Order: sequence, then structure tokens, then C-alpha cells
Amino acid sequence: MADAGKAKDGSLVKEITNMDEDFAQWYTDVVKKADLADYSEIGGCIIFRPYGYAIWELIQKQMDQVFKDTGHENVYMPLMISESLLQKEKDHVAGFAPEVAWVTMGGHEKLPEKLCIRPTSETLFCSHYAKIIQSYRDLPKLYNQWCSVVRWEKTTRPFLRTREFLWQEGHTAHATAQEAQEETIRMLNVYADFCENVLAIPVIKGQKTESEKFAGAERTYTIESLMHDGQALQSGTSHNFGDGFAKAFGIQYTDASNKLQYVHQTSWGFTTRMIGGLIMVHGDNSGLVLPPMVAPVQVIIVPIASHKEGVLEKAREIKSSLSKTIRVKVDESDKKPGWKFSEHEMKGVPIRLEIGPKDIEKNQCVIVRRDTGEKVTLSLDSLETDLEKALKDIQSNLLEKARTHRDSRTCSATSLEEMGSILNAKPGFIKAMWCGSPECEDKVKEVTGASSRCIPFEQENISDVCVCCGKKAESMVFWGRAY
RNA sequence: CGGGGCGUAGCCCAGCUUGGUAGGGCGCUUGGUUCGGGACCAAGAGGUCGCAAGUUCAAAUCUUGUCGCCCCGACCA
Repeated sequence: MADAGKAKDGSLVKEITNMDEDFAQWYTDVVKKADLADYSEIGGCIIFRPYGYAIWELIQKQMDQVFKDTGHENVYMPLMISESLLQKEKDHVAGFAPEVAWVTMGGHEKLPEKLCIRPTSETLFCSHYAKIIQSYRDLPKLYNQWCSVVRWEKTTRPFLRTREFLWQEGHTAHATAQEAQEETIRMLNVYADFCENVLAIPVIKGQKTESEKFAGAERTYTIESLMHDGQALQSGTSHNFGDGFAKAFGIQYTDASNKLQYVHQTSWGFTTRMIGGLIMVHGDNSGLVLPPMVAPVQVIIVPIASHKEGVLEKAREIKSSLSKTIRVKVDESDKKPGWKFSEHEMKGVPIRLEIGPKDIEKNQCVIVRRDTGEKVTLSLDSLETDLEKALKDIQSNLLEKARTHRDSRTCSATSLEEMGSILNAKPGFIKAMWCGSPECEDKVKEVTGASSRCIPFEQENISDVCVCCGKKAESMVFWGRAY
């Protein structure tokens, strides 16, 4: 990537570990150097710093609009769930019990019943739906909430797995199984489009296997993406609950022919984990690389020789002429330009705009793209149009690059040995046939370290037999080592 | 929960083996010179050495315990 990130002596900026030497350390370095997050007093809980939170706000804003466009309404449920309510659906509680945090005291008094901090809010939505749904005229109910949840994970990593994380959880109730299924797929598609169009992260859409599905769900659908190091990241899930929760919680309505029916439900969630995904899909050895659509600052203006007359004024003037359509900032700090270049590269700002006395004379400026390092001189007259075009280019280039990378790391295999050697040589997605038995799924994981990521909607016939047992194959599965 | 590593100024770390006045770099503050790829000079501020016991005339250093963090595995979004 050209000379971007090089210091005077030609070495790379030293604060960030080389991603090819130590990917995990590189990730941590980027989180810290880009000012995304800090560790907090509570183990496994991170502080979202302004820059990191701004990315989440941009995700939230754009995704929330899609939810509203598809007829969903936002609500807010309580933070705490009583033990008895949590236990109403047995698969659900069994799935979450090992990682819930409990509140047992109110002031100095012991509570009569302990309360858990929501790990997810199915139970709250269900008990509410049981009250407010009586007639088919009350359906569908399309609710969503933006909140944080707590899951007491044993090992944590900033954004990827924290004990408290921010998300949205959609919970819907429908009259028929078919409507619930349509909603489940609709929202999976919303997530997939969002990942590709906004986050520039290509995804594989598919269904989770029995053993990977959500606790209490009938079917779980997922979008899976591939990180730069070849590990998979579950990037969003959409569940069809059928009428299982409705039966456990007594959510019934009277249909048009005056018969009592159970509702069919869905839930779907998308979390701050994807900030980690952004880092690991687009980042490079100079730090973060943000797709323009989620970049808190899309263009950073670095004034050169800012003490000279007219430079700062010109920088501010450019800023205000652009700020209607572009998120733009002037770096007025008294650091040297070179320092600022590195700083904004680490933070992944898509475009740097340099303006100095020589440029002002010629009515021009220099812009540098974060994704390619490409440096061009632009006239100030058509700046807004040129920048908007460049931002669009960056957005699509990042998606294209990520797609190329993923495809280059997607292989087919017909034996466990082949899977294992591919995963060790060049980790990524492996397409292989599966007979459908959980035993084979477990064995693949045990032998190769790869779990089933999904049964993709787009099926291919790699072979007729299961990669593990050699019996007749049921479907083609994407496998991979996952975060 | 297993395996490894680390806790000394805001950050990164030296000092510990062989106990004896708390160190360096970066950052920060003030003044000046600089400014197209992490500038330089000068002067300053900043520490109960993670915590607790113990050994000792004396502990950052030795002993025991404890807490926390990071990395790698098993579980999860």
C-alpha cells in the first residue's frame, strides 16, 4: 500500500504489531491505537470510547431505518428478568443458564427471588405478548429493542466477545408458521444486505445445524463472514421459534373463524461484535480501514504549515463547504503533519485531504485514499463531487477486496485429512458434504478444529457422500474455525 | 475450566539472579524554534513498585497467599 504508514527511516509505524506475525496482537493493537475501546474495571467489559461508539451509532442509525422501513417498532424492556420467568421455556433456560449474571440483593436486603441480568429478552417479550395479543387483528407484532445484554463469558476479547455487549434484538409474533418463516428470512436478508452494502463485508447465508441453533429455536439462520486471518465470524442470526415459546408462555389469539391459535414467533440479533469484524476484515498493518458508510470521519483535513497565513482559514472553509454531504473534520492540533498522517491512518479515516500554502496558490489540494494509499491532486472547484465519488469507490473497493480474499480462502474437500491440511496451510471456509448426523459434525470439529458454520442456501454437489462417515450426503456445509 | 506469560509514573519497559536513596523512553505542562510522512532545544510536574501477610536492621528485589490482565485451547454472538 504505497508509502502510507512509513516513518522517515522507512519502517512501519511501530505501535502496531504486524498482522502476519501475530494476528491476535495486531487486533488488540488496532483496538487501542484507533481509540475504539479501553479495558474497564470489570473483567471482560470494555469501555466504548467516542470513536468506537460513533461507529456503533452509525451502524445503529442506518440499521434502525431499515427496521422502520420494514414495519418494525422500537420498544424497551426491563434490564432484569426474574428466575421463574427465565425458566419458562426449558431449552432456552438450559442454553443460557451457565452464563447469566444474577442480582440477589436490593440494598441490604436479600431479594425474595433472584433476578438475572438479561442475556437476551425472549422471555420478557413473550410474557408481554401473552398479555397484549388476543385477536388475529393484533398480529403481527413487530418489535425491536436496542440495548445491552450480559453473558458471563469465560474468555473475552474486545468487541468479539465481551461480558456486556450492545445489540438490537427483534422479536416478532405472527398468525401463521408461514408468516413467521417469511419474517425470519426477510430479516436475515436485511442483515446480509447491511453487511455487504454498509460494512462492505461479504457474507454466506444459510441455516445452522441442529447442534448450532439457538436455544429454544426451531430453526436458526445465519450470515457468516471470513476474517483476514481465515477464521469465520458469525455475523448475525435470525431464528424461527415456531410456536414453542407461544406454548410455553401461553401466547394465543382468536382467529377469524373464532378458533384459539398459538402465535408463531421469530427473533433476530446483530451486535457490536461486528465492529471487531470491521477491524479484522478491512484492517491492515497501518491500522483500521473503515468503509466510508460507517466512518465517523470520512475526510480528515490536515493543514500543512498551518501557522502560515490563510492555511487554517482555507482548511475551515473547505470543511464547511463539504460538511453538508460528507462527515469532515479539520485536524487543528499542533502536531506535525507526519504525525497526523499516521494517526488518521491508524484510525482508518477513508480519505486524507492535505492543504498547504502551495496548494492554495494553485487552488488545489492533495487527497490520499486509505484503502489504496493512492495520492492525487484535485482542484478545489469540483472537490465535493470528486470526494463523494472517491468515497463510493472506496466503499465498493473494500467489499470487492474482502470478497476476493474470502473466495481465495474458500476450498472444497472430500475427506477429513484434506480438510485438516487445508485448514493448517491456509485457513478459511471449507465446503464439504455432510450426512446430517451430529456425530459426524462433532467428529469433524474434533479432528480438524472446524465447526459447521452453516448449510448455505446456495447448495453445490461436491460429492455424493459425507466427508466424515462416507454415507449418503444430505447437504453441502460451510465449515471453518470460528471466533 | 486447563496451559503459558505479565503486574514498577498516563503508556511501554529496565532494575529483582547477588536486599541498601525509584530509573529510562514515550506522553503531559511552560517557553522558544519548527511544519508536504510520527521535529528539536530548555525548564518542569508526575510513584503507597497490583494487594496482603511473612523473613530482615533494611524488601520493587527473598517466601507464602491473593487479586487482576493478556495470549493459546474447550464453550458462546
